[in-house]
Amino acid sequence: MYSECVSTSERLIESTRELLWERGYVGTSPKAILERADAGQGSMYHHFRGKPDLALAAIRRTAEEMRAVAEGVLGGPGTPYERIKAYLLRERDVLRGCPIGRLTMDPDVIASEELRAPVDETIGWLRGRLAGIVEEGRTQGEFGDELDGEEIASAVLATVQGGYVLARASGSPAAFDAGVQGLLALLSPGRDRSSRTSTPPPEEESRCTPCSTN
Amino acid sequence: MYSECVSTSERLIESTRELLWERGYVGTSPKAILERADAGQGSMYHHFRGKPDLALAAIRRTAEEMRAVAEGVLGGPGTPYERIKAYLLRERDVLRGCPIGRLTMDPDVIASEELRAPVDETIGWLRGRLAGIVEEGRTQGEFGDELDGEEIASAVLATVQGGYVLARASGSPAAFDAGVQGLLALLSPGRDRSSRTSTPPPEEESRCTPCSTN
DNA sequence: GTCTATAGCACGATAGAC
DNA sequence: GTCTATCGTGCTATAGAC
Repeated sequence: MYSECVSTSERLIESTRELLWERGYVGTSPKAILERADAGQGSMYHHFRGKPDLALAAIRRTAEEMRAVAEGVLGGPGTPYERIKAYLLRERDVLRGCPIGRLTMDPDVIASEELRAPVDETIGWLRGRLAGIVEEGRTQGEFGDELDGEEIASAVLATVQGGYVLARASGSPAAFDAGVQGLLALLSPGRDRSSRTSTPPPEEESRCTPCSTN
Repeated sequence: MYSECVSTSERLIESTRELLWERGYVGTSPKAILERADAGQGSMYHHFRGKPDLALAAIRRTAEEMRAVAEGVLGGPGTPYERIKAYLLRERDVLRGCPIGRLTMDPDVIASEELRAPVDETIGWLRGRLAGIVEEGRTQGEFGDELDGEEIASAVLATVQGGYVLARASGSPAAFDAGVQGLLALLSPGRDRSSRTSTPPPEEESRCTPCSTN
């Protein structure tokens, strides 16, 4: 309940963000938003044109935030493999799923060009960012030359997005962690034959446990 | 519209299956089901206790069907790697997503033990089936000994489930295909150093294009 | 076994007072 | 800028005729 010292439109956006994450677009009603924001009908229709308009504002903010968080990890220190590993192992509320990715399963979001756009842009940006890092690793010899940046990037992102599905199906984040570990094992520089020409595999990769235990 | 020569309860279940796939549980109303099945309110409440009961019947049938289709590919001929590859490349209506996986994003499905159960069982079965195949490949030396069956299985399943997310976000199945190709490249027996002790890498892996072009 | 009628409530939006 | 009142529609479910 964002009934504190922030503006009403701010409370409306934040409440919508929460509900879109928890229940998706079709599962979120204006009434529920208003209750959570502790506001009346009039406030919502004063600040926004309706449910789609408010949802758009909420999705845009979530997208921006997610991009910033991802960049914080992907733009951090370390070799390409280490940065991808850091992205995969970053702390996550696994059972809540991805606030952006989940919207792709929402029929009304997919049906609307406007609502889908920020989702598409965010995921597209992430794919490109990861692809660049993979290419970087390839030039440096950390990844094999037979690997394609866009393809590996897609596999990495898909493992995360699909990991949420496995976790939510079983009601436990363990399946998410397993998938991430599997992908990391496959990506591990020490495993790749063709990269050995340029860089010898580092000392035996210490097995890392994911942070998501919630 | 299942208004042909099948029974009313059959039409109700089939209509519900379609709508759950297209719009999810919260996005599907009894009214929409009845219209598609060309049936009246009374028929539905005669054959089923209500929306959750009808949805359960629909989900169970979809789960059964999906298991059969998967087993058809995973239980087919070929080495473990080839069977996993066949599973990943099997024809899919990518933009429609997974009729079982999508339900994990539905708040009312996750909130209900009954509705989540068939989803959990199906995904759990697939994970186990894939894990067994990976272990098989490990014993045969097709996969490296450092790989874990459960982990690779989870990564494979997650890539598929997450691939749907990427595809639907961009409105094109290309991202799904890219992720699958990336994972196949990583899994490729020819790439694994540690497996070379037992089996030499086969002749250069012919690059395969996915069947999903819809 | 299927139909229509009706219930009570929530949906998304508008109007107009304050 | 926020409120309450009201709209017309659709939701999930029940009742009872045929």
